[in-house]
Amino acid sequence: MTTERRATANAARRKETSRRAILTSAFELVQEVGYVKLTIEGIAARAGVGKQTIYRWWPSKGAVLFDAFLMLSEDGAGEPAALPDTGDLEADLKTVLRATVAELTDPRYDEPMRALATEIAHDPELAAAYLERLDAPLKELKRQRLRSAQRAGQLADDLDLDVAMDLIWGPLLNRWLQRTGPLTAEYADRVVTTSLNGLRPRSPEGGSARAGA
Amino acid sequence: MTTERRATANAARRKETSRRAILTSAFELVQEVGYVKLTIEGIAARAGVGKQTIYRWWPSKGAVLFDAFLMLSEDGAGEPAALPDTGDLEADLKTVLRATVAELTDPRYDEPMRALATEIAHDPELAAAYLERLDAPLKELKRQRLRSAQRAGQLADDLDLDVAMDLIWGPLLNRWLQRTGPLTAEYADRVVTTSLNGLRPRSPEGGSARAGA
Amino acid sequence: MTTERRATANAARRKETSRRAILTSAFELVQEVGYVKLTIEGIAARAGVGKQTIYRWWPSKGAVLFDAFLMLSEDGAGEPAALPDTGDLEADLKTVLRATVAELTDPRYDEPMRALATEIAHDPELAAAYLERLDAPLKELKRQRLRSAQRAGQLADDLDLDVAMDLIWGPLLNRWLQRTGPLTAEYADRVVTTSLNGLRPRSPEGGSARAGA
Amino acid sequence: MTTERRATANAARRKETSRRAILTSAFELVQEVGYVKLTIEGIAARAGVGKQTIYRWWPSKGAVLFDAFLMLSEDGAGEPAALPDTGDLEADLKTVLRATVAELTDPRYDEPMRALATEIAHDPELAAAYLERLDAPLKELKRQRLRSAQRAGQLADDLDLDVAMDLIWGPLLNRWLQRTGPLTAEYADRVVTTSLNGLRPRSPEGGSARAGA
DNA sequence: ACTTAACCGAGACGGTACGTCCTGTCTTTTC
DNA sequence: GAAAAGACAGGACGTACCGTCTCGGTTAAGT
Repeated sequence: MTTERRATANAARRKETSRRAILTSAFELVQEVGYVKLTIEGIAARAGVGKQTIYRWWPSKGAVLFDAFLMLSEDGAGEPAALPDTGDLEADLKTVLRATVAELTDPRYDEPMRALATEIAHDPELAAAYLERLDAPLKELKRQRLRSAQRAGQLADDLDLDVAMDLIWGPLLNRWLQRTGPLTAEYADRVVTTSLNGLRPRSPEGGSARAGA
Repeated sequence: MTTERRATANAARRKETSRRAILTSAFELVQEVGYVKLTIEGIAARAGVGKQTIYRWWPSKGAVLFDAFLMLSEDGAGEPAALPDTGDLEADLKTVLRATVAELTDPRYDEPMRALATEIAHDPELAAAYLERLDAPLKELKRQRLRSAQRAGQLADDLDLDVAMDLIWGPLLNRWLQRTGPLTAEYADRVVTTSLNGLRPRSPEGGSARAGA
Repeated sequence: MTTERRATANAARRKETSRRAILTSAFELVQEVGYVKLTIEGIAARAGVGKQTIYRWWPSKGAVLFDAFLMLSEDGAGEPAALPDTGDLEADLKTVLRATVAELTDPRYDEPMRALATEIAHDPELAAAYLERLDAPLKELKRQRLRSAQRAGQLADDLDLDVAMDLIWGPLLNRWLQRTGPLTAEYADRVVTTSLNGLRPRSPEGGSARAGA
Repeated sequence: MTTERRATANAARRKETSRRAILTSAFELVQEVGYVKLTIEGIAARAGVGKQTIYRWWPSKGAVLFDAFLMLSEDGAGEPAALPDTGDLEADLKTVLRATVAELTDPRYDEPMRALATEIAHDPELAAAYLERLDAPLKELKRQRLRSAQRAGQLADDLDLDVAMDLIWGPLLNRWLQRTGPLTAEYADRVVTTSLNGLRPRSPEGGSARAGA
């Protein structure tokens, strides 16, 4: 896996059971004690593993945690192949964003995700790995849904889809991470509506006239 | 100051020189060594202060850092009383966001701000202090500018200004913190335009006519 | 104390209870687990002390052990002010050497003393401290007894007392440390007699004629 | 070889080149880094050998070192078949002891021999092996020389030769190991003279008349 | 002016975790 | 089937900081 290859280590001889025990322990521990109090020693102890086995394969606790997420996302196999596409973009986006809110709010994932997010904020290398291995696939799904909407005339033809995604998901993530306000389904809905319509007034006959086509 | 009042401490007898030395040292050190390697001992040593003097007045290194920002924002006196208001909302927002991009990109502030942001992400109490003391005043300025635009008919009448602010600034902060892409003036411009116009197509004769720019 | 002064440490603030707990624990542990398995961590744990408190004041576990002996020899206060002097040198030496044999054989002291002896063998600095603080006082007592005998005409006038002491105690220590043979009271007696008379034949009328004078 | 036989190992298939490489590396390393920092891993690495090959054949690093000495003493072939015997015991002993002093003082052998000596002090099993395989042959040579002197009337008839040997060599070894004083040829001479004549005064006409030299 | 109480610098202390090194065992692959 | 290679669980190393705790020495109040 991307982040774990170290110079001297011979991956062929690697013990898979230890690897999984480490990642599982790391994920559980970060839930229980928080990221700051997550220690390599603690992970090793819970995993029944020598510390060296962790240091041999990962450069930092952030990297361990990242791989823990990676394992989860691979094990939680299947991964929805696509975002819902009922033809009603606004409704679909609301569905997806409400799900995101639910996940970010879930106490099982809140701490671990904050941990990953803040670690990424401080470690550009980890950030790159995150973008490539975890974020890119998700972004691709989102892009597909937006492209579909664009073809259906529900989005502006000249719209930059990357900016569009930032506009839709950025406010959510920001509010979650910085706690700048309550993170609710209602907020998600509002972000969807507002970003779709824009901040400016729309002409009376309404820009969303075509919605639901 | 909000975060520093402790039960037993008598603020009247407090030594102002030590206070400033601590905050300055903290801010400098976080630039030099990063937040993770920022230590109370290091701050105390550089400030020429006993550790106890720090522990007496602040509950955590995050709180010290927060006060360091507070001091900076108070010393960087004046604080623009308002955001620019030329009557052209789009241009004004671009100006402001470009400035934000410049600040976030400035190597002197990048690390310290990341430190503060991630500390906030893990410490709700600190987050509350941040919202009240640093974020709220800024938000008020933004709200005023938007309200002015709203009155001028440049923003939808029923627009929720808080959501609007999230829509404008969220993508920027998110991209900065998560490094999901390059943070440039051009990006700032695009975010402004897109959020104002919304993602949907605008009817040709529609609204403020500039759509598609 | 000679060995414990470190560059940065401020001895005035030193905690005496911790110091004694460390030395006591070290001495007990070396009896129980042997010198090789004696660890700084173990000493710290048993003494209820942080490891740093040991590293702050002693450069090595050998130095700790040395101070443990020093403490013992100072606490076991009084220290015989002189070796027995009945006028009969041979008898007195036998008494003393038998006592030495008993001490070296005592399971409470055997391991700790071996530990000290072998540590001295590898650490010239510690050896110097040993010579000055533990060995010298003992040697002075021995020298006094021998000088008394010399004045009484029981020892050769031109005898080098240092060599004499080596001749008497060297074989004993060597046999103990190297286990080159059983270490018994009988052996002690033989060493005394033989060293006093020398290896060569004595003239028939016997050199020990004057003994008991 | 005595110490290396293990239960499961089949000595017949053993690779002689590895064995010699291990012993040579061990001897060299102990010179370079000292006994305390001598490690099995280090020996294996320098010998270009797997750790298991060492663990298969030796029970401890002390045993390896012991065999290294054994190899040396066998390779340093020939082994003087006897100690010098010019008829003048005193002169011969001085010759031998001066040689011993030179060897113990030789920086190439000092550390390794200290290592062996101190290891023996802590490991009775190793001590036994040492006595049988390295010490006994040497002692036999010494005994022969002394017996010859005894027959010539230069030593007391009733002298216990083992005690005699302890008396002659003990002081030397002790001074070397414990660094209780400078180890010189002059000291060796003095030990010989004093032990031969004994500590007591000799009657003027007495014995071999040389007393007082 | 004289206590007196808190602040302050300094830094020792009991702890925890770090990241490294080595132990002795095990497994895989090569000869 | 011994040997080179090296991963592994375990544990000690010596260091860095944590947060608490004295210890003098200022430094302002309150008498």
